[in-house]
Amino acid sequence: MPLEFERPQALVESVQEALMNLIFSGELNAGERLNEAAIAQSLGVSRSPVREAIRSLAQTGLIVIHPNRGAFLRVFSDDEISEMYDFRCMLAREAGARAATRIGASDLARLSEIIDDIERITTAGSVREFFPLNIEFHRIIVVASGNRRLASSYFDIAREHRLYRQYCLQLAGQPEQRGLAHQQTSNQEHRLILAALQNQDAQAAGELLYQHDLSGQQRTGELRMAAAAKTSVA
Amino acid sequence: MPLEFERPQALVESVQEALMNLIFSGELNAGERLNEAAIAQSLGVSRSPVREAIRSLAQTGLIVIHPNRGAFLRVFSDDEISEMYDFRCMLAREAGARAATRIGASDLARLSEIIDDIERITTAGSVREFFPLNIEFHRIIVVASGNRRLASSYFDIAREHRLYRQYCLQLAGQPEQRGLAHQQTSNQEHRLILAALQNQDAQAAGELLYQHDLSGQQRTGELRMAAAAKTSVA
DNA sequence: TAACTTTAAATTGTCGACAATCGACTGGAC
DNA sequence: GTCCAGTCGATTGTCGACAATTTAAAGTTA
Repeated sequence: MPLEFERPQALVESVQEALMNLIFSGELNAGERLNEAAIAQSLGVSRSPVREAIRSLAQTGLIVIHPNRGAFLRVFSDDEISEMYDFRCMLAREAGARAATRIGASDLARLSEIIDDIERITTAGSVREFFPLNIEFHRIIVVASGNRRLASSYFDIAREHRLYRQYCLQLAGQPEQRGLAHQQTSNQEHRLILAALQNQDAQAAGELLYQHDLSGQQRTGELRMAAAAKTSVA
Repeated sequence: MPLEFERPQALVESVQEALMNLIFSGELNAGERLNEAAIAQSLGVSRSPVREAIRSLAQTGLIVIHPNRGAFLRVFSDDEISEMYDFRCMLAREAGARAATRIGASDLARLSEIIDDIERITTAGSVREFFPLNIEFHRIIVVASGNRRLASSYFDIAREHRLYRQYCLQLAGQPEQRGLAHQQTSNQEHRLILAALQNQDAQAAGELLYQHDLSGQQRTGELRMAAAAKTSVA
């Protein structure tokens, strides 16, 4: 009877989620320390679940723990970023190649919808709504690869990249503008990827996704440069 | 066994290490629960650091936490194993391709040494010493890929595979006779891999490493079959 | 003023105790 | 004998308190 009914009611899970929101809401600056007591108090819990949540998040690479000093929001070196992107592109290629021969009709339809949505909001001049749609687009493909381990790794590194992008935006002073042209070209690539998937062309799908993530690296690189210029001036 | 002396590093780290030893020493059966109080007492610490260590290890995939029920040694489904090996082979190929153009002379010399060592112990009929040498061989190559993120992922999944192999050995009744013949063929593949690396042939090195890890999957698969046969009879 | 010591506050690390929950056991009822 | 409700022991989840450590500040000396 009690067939594997997991109750995700554990307090640690809630705290972990709250921490993720805190991290990605931009309330914390890059490299900033996470004060256990303050977090515990603001969430209305004791420090124990907070500590466990932090320990768990540290394993994902969003947080770095310095013994006896605290947990800090991770900062990224240029080398790390370069290697992370290399790794991410590689995962994207493999995921795309596997998805090409496995993806179902409903997923393909959903991808097409997303492309249209992005097209619509881009012509409408919106920028904020692009990211969740973009993430969903890639999520579908990576999951369709059929390899949960591969998918998990891709999500992990994408999350880290998200933190890095936020880190750059903070340095640069939150411009975030001038994105519409990039959204357009990105969506053009989406169309090519979709076509390759529809044709079950593993080689093409993999290569297109590789290049797609690679251009993401270049865009983030420009952002990083802008941030560096800003901070060196200031 | 209690922790002998206080280290400068955090207590959690020590507990984590102790747990790893406990897991890979074979003292725990597959799927067995990790009793917090018992572990804490045997290590001479309170439950807090034990809980944090468990939470951290759970993130690596060696342990699964069921809320309100405890932490259990992970058991693997056939699907998971298949996907994990697929992922591992893919990482091996990419690592090999990258290492081919970056690996240094000292690493190449060390690889050659290891191959000779394996040759020696194999002709001497030894089995136990094969694994650490084999691990070291692959570690060198993966690190030489120059991508720490890729290396980290490879080590993670190799660790999980190690746990799985132990799991199969337990089911099969600890034969561990994996055969000198396998060691020999494996080392032959090592020689081919080394040659490709020396020639800086990225394509060949990647493909050879892919096939090398793939044959590892087949060997583990046989072990799994033997274990299944044994348990169904019993 | 600058560098070094000393002191104090803030924060993390660890612990034991209590509450909440689960699994096994008991004891009927049919 | 099987099923179900209730109980009990064992284990996990959470908390507040204390110890250990680090960081910041104050104080001292040249």
